[in-house]
Amino acid sequence: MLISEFSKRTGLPRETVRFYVKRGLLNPESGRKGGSRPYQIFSEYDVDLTRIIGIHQALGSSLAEIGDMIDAYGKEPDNPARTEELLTGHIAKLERRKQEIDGMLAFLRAKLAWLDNGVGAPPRFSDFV
Amino acid sequence: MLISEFSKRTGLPRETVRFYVKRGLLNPESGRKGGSRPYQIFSEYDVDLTRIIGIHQALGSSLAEIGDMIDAYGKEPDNPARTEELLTGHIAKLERRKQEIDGMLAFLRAKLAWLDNGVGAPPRFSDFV
DNA sequence: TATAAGTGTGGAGTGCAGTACACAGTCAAA
DNA sequence: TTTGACTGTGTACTGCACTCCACACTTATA
Repeated sequence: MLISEFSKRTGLPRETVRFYVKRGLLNPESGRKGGSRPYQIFSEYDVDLTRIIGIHQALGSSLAEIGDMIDAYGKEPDNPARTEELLTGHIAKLERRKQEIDGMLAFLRAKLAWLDNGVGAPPRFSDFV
Repeated sequence: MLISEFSKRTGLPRETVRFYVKRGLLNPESGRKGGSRPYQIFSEYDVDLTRIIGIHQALGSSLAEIGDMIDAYGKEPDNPARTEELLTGHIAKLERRKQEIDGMLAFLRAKLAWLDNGVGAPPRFSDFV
């Protein structure tokens, strides 16, 4: 698909799509249309990638980190051992994030309970990590 | 404690601490030292706050959002109903984040398994959300 | 075939989150 | 009481992730 449709599909402004292409996060093919400046053709895989990018961004990763990840995990890994290493490290990082979220959730729920029955001292965050 | 000790305790550079104070994320007391420009006194609560700030940043929240959260959840809520609303909304958001992480983890583990036994097509992200 | 819509490149500008620096007042140890 | 470490204010600068033009070329529609 061309950039307009891709933009609609992903919800990303065209400018942002171009920005991602320039940064190497997306690698659309060169189509036959467009003459000396061929139009970019985006695939379903690219749509998946933007979801992955968005999620990792929401989890606090930079585009540079996400770019490394895409390179390493992409279709045909040239160095499988290195890719496995990155994958396991990345999995561990997400597990830590999950634990942080669980701690925060316990804290917020305690706060909510405290607001509801209003007895005792307010919960302290340091008790929930 | 004074800013230097606080900086050491939290691992944040002094400049960043001042930046957070300016943004209203931290509200140290004015001590008796410092004359016309009183030294700031940081508490254990402030130490907790920096952990909370850090975690939410790593989860993709902006300082503005975190500031709103701190204001709303802080010690004595002036509007408990509104605070409860924010709390439940915030809890829901964290639950969503957790689900995203779970989807991503399933995807990455499938990729790892695929790398290990190398049969069939590589997993597609869209099958894990 | 004119003309609007779509696409490409390049460069400048914006907002956020720090980070660095200059300068002056304050404190504490020697 | 002097000296060095520490503190405060203010301003400027940086890096990241966009976002917004201006301009030129290509395609599709009327």
